[in-house]
Amino acid sequence: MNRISDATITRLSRYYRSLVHLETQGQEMVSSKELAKRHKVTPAQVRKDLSCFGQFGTRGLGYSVCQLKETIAHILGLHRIWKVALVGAGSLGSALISYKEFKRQGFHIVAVFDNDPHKVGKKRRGLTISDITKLPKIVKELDINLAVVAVPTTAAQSVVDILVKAGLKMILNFAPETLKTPPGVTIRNVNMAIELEALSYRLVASEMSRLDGKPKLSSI
Amino acid sequence: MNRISDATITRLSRYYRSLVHLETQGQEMVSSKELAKRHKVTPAQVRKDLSCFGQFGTRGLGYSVCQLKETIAHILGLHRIWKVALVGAGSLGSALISYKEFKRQGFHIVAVFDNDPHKVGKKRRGLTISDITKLPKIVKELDINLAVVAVPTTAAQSVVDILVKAGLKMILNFAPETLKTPPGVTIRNVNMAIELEALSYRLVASEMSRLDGKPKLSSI
DNA sequence: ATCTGGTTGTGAAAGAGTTCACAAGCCCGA
DNA sequence: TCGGGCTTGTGAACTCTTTCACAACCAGAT
Repeated sequence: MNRISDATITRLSRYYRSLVHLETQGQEMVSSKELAKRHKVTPAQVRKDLSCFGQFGTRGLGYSVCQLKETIAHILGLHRIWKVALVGAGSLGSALISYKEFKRQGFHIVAVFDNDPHKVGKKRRGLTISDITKLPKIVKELDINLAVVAVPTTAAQSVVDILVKAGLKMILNFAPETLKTPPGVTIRNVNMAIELEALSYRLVASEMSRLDGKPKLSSI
Repeated sequence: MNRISDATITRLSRYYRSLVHLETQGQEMVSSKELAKRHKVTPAQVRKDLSCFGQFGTRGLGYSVCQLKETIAHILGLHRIWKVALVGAGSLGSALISYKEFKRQGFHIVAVFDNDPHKVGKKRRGLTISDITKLPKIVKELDINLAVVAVPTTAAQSVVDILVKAGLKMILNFAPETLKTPPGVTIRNVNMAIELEALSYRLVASEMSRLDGKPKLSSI
């Protein structure tokens, strides 16, 4: 139980959303069975995930929806506001600024950066785009906790270097490349193209197996 | 070796990007060691991943950059054009339309759908937004293979139902909710908020352990 | 008080995924 | 032709994650 896996944390996030939903429905208790069904996992998985952090249920009854929701919010740090710096004011960056789910969960984008002189000074939904060189100063001033990188692949590594130098420890990266970070800095990657490629692989594989009954191709 | 794991496929996608890069640099051979270093995995991992599909290397020398690149492209289905339907013409959807990486890897968004009468008929980068009710017909006509769902959470499930009914088997979902699909339909989720929550959890956990030396919180 | 049906929490078993370790193989120079 | 240096491919060991299985427990009916 030493280190909790990313998989567990991700599932907690999902459970949390179900709990919010169930609460609005007025449901008071929920069992691991019900929660499991909503998320395509086993009830044991749900219980194990929760047991990493303590005992929150009542045998015979299940979990209190409201209480479990609050507990998970605390675990995930959703009860507080996180200040987020966004780097990259292209179309993806702009979409992230107006992405409601971020704000709903307490992630407030409070600064936007770009290196394009045409964009610097312009506004995006009320936020003025700053030059990337101002980042260290602004991160300090606003006490920013997290960074989101939405720049082209070629620029991603140098942006991350800047973020690390500015003292940021948590980075969400949208560029489809593995980036170098010193120990102590956590980077998570969101890879939209790579996700599509995983689907495309399955599509190819299923066509293969449909054609010749063999799910595996050894030589191409 | 029966079923290849998602993790392996995802790594192949990453290796592929390195290979493309190395090829432009004029490098002819690459070892599992070098590839591993670029992706923060072990050399054994790289070799195992590749060995799922055959033997592509030369002992003592490594892998031919160009040949391995082509091989992975075939495995992932990147040597062909996939037609993609995008549902949701909000800011995220619009960003996806202009996301270069999709087109670069052979994923062409050929149709855009929305249910908002104000948007239907309008254009996004040359693509006319169609009403969601036209989806089944257009999917057939254009022979679309994949769907990307970029609609608000509340609409996601009904959109997926429509996609499934239209015969699509592969769906990439951006809504932060676990969606129901019948067997035979594969859905992959990209969860930007959930990724941030994982970072936020680590931030909370690291603060905890810094304060009292205990990485675990049992009661809140 | 006792029984019944239902649910949690958790050690143990099973299953996946990763790393190790080494034989087998290639290239090059002597 | 042989030896040294290097790298692949892969069974076996290991580690991490998930599932199983069951004691412990709760509520409400009898």
